[in-house]
Amino acid sequence: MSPRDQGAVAAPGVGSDPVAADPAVPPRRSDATRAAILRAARERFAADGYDRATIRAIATDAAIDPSMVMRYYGSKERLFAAAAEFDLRLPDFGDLPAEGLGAALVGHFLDRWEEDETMIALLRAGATNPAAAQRMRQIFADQVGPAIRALAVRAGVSSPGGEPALPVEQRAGLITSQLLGLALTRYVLLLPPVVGMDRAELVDWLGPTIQRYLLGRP
Amino acid sequence: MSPRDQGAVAAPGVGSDPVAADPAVPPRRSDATRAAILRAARERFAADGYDRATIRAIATDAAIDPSMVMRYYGSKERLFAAAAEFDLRLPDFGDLPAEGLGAALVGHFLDRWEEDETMIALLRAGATNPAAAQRMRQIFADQVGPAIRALAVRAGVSSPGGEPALPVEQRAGLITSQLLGLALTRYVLLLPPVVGMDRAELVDWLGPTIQRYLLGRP
DNA sequence: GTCTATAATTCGATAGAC
DNA sequence: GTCTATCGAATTATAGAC
Repeated sequence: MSPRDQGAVAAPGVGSDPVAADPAVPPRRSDATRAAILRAARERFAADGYDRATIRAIATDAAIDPSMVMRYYGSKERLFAAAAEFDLRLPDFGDLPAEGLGAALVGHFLDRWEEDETMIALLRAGATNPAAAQRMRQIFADQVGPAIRALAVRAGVSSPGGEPALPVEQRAGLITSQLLGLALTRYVLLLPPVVGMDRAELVDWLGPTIQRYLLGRP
Repeated sequence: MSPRDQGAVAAPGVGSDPVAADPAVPPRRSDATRAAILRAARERFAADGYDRATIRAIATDAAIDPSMVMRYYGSKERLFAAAAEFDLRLPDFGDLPAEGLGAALVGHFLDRWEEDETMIALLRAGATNPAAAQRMRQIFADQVGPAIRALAVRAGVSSPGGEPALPVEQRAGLITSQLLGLALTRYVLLLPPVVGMDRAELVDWLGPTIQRYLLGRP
């Protein structure tokens, strides 16, 4: 790795948040530029997908020169990799009754999608770009899978019935198919009846579906 | 449109073609070429999406010159419009008990997706190309909506309970969100646990979900 | 009908002045 | 650190020879 990739002298003793403004540390101009590029990149990738989101357009949005994007991120591919970092921030819903876990999951995903367009950018790009699709599979493996595994245990112990009829990985897969289908029809394809439903309606209707997949019993 | 687009006896004009005197006009060589172009276009659009599927690559697959694609279809946009014609062939499932309509719908969509890649091409392209997204909304309005409306009536009369709590258009929207989410995770993102399930498992697990959306009752 | 040649853009990426 | 200028490759689309 190049020594200037992340700045060898970056963040002496402060938190790991590179965007946080710490009055003690004199803000470097390059940090603001990096953040502006990343913000513009996320917007463009979310709106246009990987191919149509050009470095030139991203630079224009960030009010800088296109060559700066290359200087900071090396290539378009690495810029996308940096812009596609995404944390689902899945909580453990510890204060909720187990019967409401499905509805809570639907609500949480709706909130995350509307407050951070990174996931929509990944969804759009993942449809045509193999690297973006790979990133989505990685997010599934690192974040969705483990979270569903934990929630499935809680839902299972509080619900009567025999053993689950489905391995927990496949339960996570079914849940993902419904939640990503919601994101696709609501935010990408803009299917009118799905766009027209509000948060509460979607939680009410998709919640039981997710709950059933979570239990893994017919 | 151009008068020579489909003109059966196109005026030769300045053309010095002495062999054109064939009033019968039997099979024309151009028909086979048109079909080959369309077949190659569907494959490329399905595999690469709209932007990455180039006219050059489509022409190579069809074993003809790139300029022929332009000659026959005018532009890349119109080629896509021609290649994206898709008939879901939704039957009325008249010989099935109303309780099995959800499972029958899942099975039918799986069959159509696997025997005709046009729908996958539309899904990939619709993620980034606005015209392709519009085409998907049109397919929903022209084919999915009316079919669900008819099936919802059948499912409703044979099932006890009060009035549906959801307008039929929104029921069709929820069904589409689950079915397109299945196509997305299984054929585009290639999410391992979803790819690993076979047809019967998917029908068993998604069938009840579609059935509940079809009834429109919690 | 088919193909060669090329026009007209647009893109990612690089070199170098200041 | 930032910008100007430009390269080389790839694309859609067109013009015209055979």
